[in-house]
Amino acid sequence: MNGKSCEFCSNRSFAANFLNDNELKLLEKSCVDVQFSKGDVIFKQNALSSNIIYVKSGLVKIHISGPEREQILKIIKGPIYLGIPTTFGDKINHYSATALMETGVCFIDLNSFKDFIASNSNFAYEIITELCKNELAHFAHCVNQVQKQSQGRVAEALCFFADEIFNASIFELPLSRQEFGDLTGNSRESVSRIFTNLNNDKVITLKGKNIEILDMERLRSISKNG
DNA sequence: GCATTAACCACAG
DNA sequence: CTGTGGTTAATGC
Repeated sequence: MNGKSCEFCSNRSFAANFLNDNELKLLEKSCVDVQFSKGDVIFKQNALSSNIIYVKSGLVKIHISGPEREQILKIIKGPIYLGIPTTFGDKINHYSATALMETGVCFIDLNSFKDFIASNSNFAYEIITELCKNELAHFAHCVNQVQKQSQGRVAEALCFFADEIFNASIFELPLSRQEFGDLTGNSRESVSRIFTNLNNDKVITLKGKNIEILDMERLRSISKNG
């Protein structure tokens, strides 16, 4: 957990389980452990990228400043790899990552990571599998984003937080209205309005950033059809 | 035309 | 930072 114990790290990646003792020791040597607070930038778009990032715990938003406005690509929850495409794909980062809460991150030296891929096929296989799943999820998300109308996108995002992030129907949104708009491709005003509508329709209860989903069925149907 | 959707603006807590 | 109301442009009956 503190940079010296990849071997015993309980948040270790599934792929890292295939590393042998020797490789784990190498990983420890080429890995730096950093703690981030809410709002801290983990890495920035257009900056040089030279590390593989592994989120051990916490919540991170991945975002791009687009031609018109800010766009949140996705929200991810540790433990998970982050920034493999931006590190392997180009010299510079194509997106930024910002912590949404207290978040533990490992910075892994790119060359060591490449060595593992070259020498350990099980490790490589797991990494490729994860990247492929990622792309498939992106395809689905992309179609949804483009073809759904605004309340459908908002409902989808609420379901996402309930199902994937918090595993609960009551949670506190880790985003401002503006950020929620950036995530769902809406203006902040539209997000406000849709939230109050859902509140009035008794689909959710809304108190500031605290959300309780009252009617999951209804929310899913809005997400699917709206 | 008329209704709906959603962005933009302005202003108020 | 949020919520609300008015306005406007695009799209679809």
